[in-house]
Amino acid sequence: MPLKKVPMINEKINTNEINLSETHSEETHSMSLTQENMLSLIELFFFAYRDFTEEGDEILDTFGFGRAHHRVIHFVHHYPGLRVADLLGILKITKQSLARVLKQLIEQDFICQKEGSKDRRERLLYTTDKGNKLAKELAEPQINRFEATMSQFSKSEQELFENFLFKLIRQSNRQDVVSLMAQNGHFPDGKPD
Amino acid sequence: MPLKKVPMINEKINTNEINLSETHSEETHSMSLTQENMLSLIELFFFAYRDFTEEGDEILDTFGFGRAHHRVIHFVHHYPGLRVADLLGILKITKQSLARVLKQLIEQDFICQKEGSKDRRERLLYTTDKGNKLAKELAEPQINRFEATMSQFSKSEQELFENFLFKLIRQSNRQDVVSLMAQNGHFPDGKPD
DNA sequence: AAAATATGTCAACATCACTGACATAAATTC
DNA sequence: GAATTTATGTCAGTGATGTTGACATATTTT
Repeated sequence: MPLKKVPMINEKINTNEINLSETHSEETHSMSLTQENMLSLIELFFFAYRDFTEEGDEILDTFGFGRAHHRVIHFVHHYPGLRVADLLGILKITKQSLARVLKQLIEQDFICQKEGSKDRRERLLYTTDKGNKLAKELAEPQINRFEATMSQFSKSEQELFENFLFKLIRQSNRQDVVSLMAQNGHFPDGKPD
Repeated sequence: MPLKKVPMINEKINTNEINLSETHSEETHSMSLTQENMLSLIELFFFAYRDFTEEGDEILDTFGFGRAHHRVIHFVHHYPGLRVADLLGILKITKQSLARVLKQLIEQDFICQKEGSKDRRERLLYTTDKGNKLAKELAEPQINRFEATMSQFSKSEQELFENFLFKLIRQSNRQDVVSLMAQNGHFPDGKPD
């Protein structure tokens, strides 16, 4: 995804007097301070995610891939042997959406499939050497961003952030995330509650 | 975005023996523990954002709108008088991408434009009553999710989270975010560094 | 033998991004 | 006052990623 053409917000915002007319709402913005704070948090979350995805998209462009390919290759690389159904549950997209990108990644030898040994209907997914290389290249800027941020905080604060992100996940989805991440010896420090 | 068709990750992942063949990479996953931790954080961030957008998408469906409409209506509602150029800088999308959704929102009377008083080229954007209503409806689930999470932590921890998200934003973009949010009397507690 | 499961596939469609070019009006600069 | 820049809107065309619903196959489970 090639972005970054547009000049950023300039400081001029709202330095114009706002003389409200009858054309638009005169609603008093009198929500509780808490709600106002939450709106700011929501925006910070949006901005953080916006920038989080930005750098990887540039790399993907050079392969003719998009963000969907990134997500697939990330999870297959980090959880080798993932099944198609697992990926669908992780990404929460439809089979058809996944099939398209997965097909490309397999055809171009970034990912390979292996028949399940217990259940031969399953197609276990692995990254190839080529796929590993791309996965690492894509992960790098994101790792750097998180490392740069985390290094500014103490170990206990870092654990707090992990817990914070974990608790932002829908309660009904948390157990699945724990089960997944446990495969790499991980679980949010707070564990599910 | 109407999702939720697909069964979630089941616990079965990797309970199959993984007998690697020569078809896929035998790479040793021997990255530093730190990098491993970062990968988990990256995933938690993905899952949190995935769930963060989920509920709003359902509401938008009933209007025939998508996530882009949500973002536009959110920012116009929270920062009345925003200019088109400001929105472009916030969303980091192209003029054409924004034009399409903005046109729909204006035609359907969710957003109205007002000529700038100082600079008459500017089109200042405001939500209408109808737009305010939708903005609030869309914000509700996100506010609830953040409130539910934040309420589990102390005030100082909450401020830490705000700071954490702020520092995840690209350094070069932070000042713009501060300038924007200052309009509502906000700024990340740590302020820019 | 019948039912459920895992995967893959088809056709058709909607949303939201992109590019590059061009038009208008207003403000700014020379 | 003329030329340039700026803010916005708009055109035509394209691509990526999501959706639905139906159906086929192989395999496992009942």
